[in-house]
Amino acid sequence: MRPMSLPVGLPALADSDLVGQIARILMQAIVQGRLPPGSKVVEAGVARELGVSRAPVREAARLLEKQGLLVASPRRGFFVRKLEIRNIDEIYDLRLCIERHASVLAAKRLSPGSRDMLRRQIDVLHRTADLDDPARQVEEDYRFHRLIFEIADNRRLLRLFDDLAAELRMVIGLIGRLYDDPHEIARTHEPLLAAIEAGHPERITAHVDYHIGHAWREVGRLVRELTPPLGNATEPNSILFPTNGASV
Amino acid sequence: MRPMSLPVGLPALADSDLVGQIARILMQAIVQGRLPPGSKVVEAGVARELGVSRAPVREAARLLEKQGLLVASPRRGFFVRKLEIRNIDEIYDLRLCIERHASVLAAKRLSPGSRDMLRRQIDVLHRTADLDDPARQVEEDYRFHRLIFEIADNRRLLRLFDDLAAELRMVIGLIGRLYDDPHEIARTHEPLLAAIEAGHPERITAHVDYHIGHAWREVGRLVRELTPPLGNATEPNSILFPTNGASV
DNA sequence: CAAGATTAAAGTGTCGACAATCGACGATTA
DNA sequence: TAATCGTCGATTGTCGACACTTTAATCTTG
Repeated sequence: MRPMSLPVGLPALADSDLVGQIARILMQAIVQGRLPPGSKVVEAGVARELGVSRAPVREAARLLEKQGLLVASPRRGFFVRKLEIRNIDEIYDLRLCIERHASVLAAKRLSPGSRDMLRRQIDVLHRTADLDDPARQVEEDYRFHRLIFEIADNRRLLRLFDDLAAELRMVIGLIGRLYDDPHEIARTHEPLLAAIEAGHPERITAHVDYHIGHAWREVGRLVRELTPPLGNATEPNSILFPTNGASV
Repeated sequence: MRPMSLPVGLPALADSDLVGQIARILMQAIVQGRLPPGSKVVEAGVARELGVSRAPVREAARLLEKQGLLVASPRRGFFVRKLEIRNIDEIYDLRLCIERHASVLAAKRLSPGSRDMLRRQIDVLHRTADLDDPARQVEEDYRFHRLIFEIADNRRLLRLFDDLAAELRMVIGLIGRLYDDPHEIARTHEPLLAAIEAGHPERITAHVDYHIGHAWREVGRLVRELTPPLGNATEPNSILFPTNGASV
């Protein structure tokens, strides 16, 4: 493609895998809330903004549809998936299921190196707690749990976690801050890691149940609170690139 | 104002979902072995054969890529995923994880109606065993397990199972017949259903572990047998069948 | 005769175009 | 006034085209 219409400083779309890059850009726009749930993704608009044609945009949208971030309505287009409480419950139910499994697997395959990585990530969580940056906190929290899935060493499991996490980050991003005390996040990870180090499946699943279940209830509560105002307002202007003005 | 609802009772599903149809056709071709693992999916060839252009074919291929049936090699095209033993293990590992969960959920939500459906499906399995039709047997086996996921009532869990099942059916289809005694298949489902009816989580998971684990070991053994012993000629990854440039 | 260089064919990645369709808006009518 | 209908712009679904890359086939050349 000819990247002529792209202003400088924006993500370069030069090299191959254009579809993947567009999918990533769209995903970020959704996760960061610039494309709020229920809003329409206009193919031509995205294409124009990125300086590409509609074909790769459509393919990227198909991927995000399969991933669950978008829903396709025939002859009407793609829409950002709405966050009904039913979706939240289904996602967390599945998350809980696979995270239990991944944690037990990770315990089996835990090496000194991977153990240190988990420990260091908890330290990062503690340090991030001082920054008063909820988005960053969520990001580092995600990293810790992703590490567990990496250690579990099942690529399919990891991909599934990434898919779920994308939706969860969208939810959490919209909620704002998840916990009142950011240090609480960091602390709750420690007994989980301890259980993994100990390697007792029952203790591990119990801690995962507590840890994820807590987040589940918290997110569910907050989503229920936010449900009425979460309307269907579509913003026409500049949605793909961060401009400070986050809608909703 | 409330938008007028579409006429009810009529076939609500749009029949003009070209991408979905192509995806289904491709999936069947893969699952039925007409597109063996490793073979190339030529966009223009598929498009010509179906009388459409390449655009919807590409979108369908993207979906199947995300699903795991195809892998995309940049500038080289889409290929049917090769069935390395590692993939088999990962798929069955995940399958085991979610089927345990789904079975426990199904037990919680079991109604007399759904219980009867499971019972009837076991009857179907027994009757199918007399037909000496391995493909049909696999199909009805799939139906039973899918019922469990339907009863579990988590749409995301069900979609995930369908995705995994597509790949598993490809594997099993290539192997030919899975068990020596088809009636064995039907019989092994009965204690599983009994455990679900009893509703004891531990018994359920134990039976699922046995049931799925058995299939896992069996498929693993057969795939290992079918894997060419001299696999170092082409790729570091072993494939189930030598590449066979087929165009649907 | 084998190995490398050269050329031709096939196929992908992307684009712009066009008809079909949807949704909003205003005109028409009861 | 409120509901219905028709028109029109906006958007989707699909197509054919073209440049570039990969693959194969053919031709040297030691």
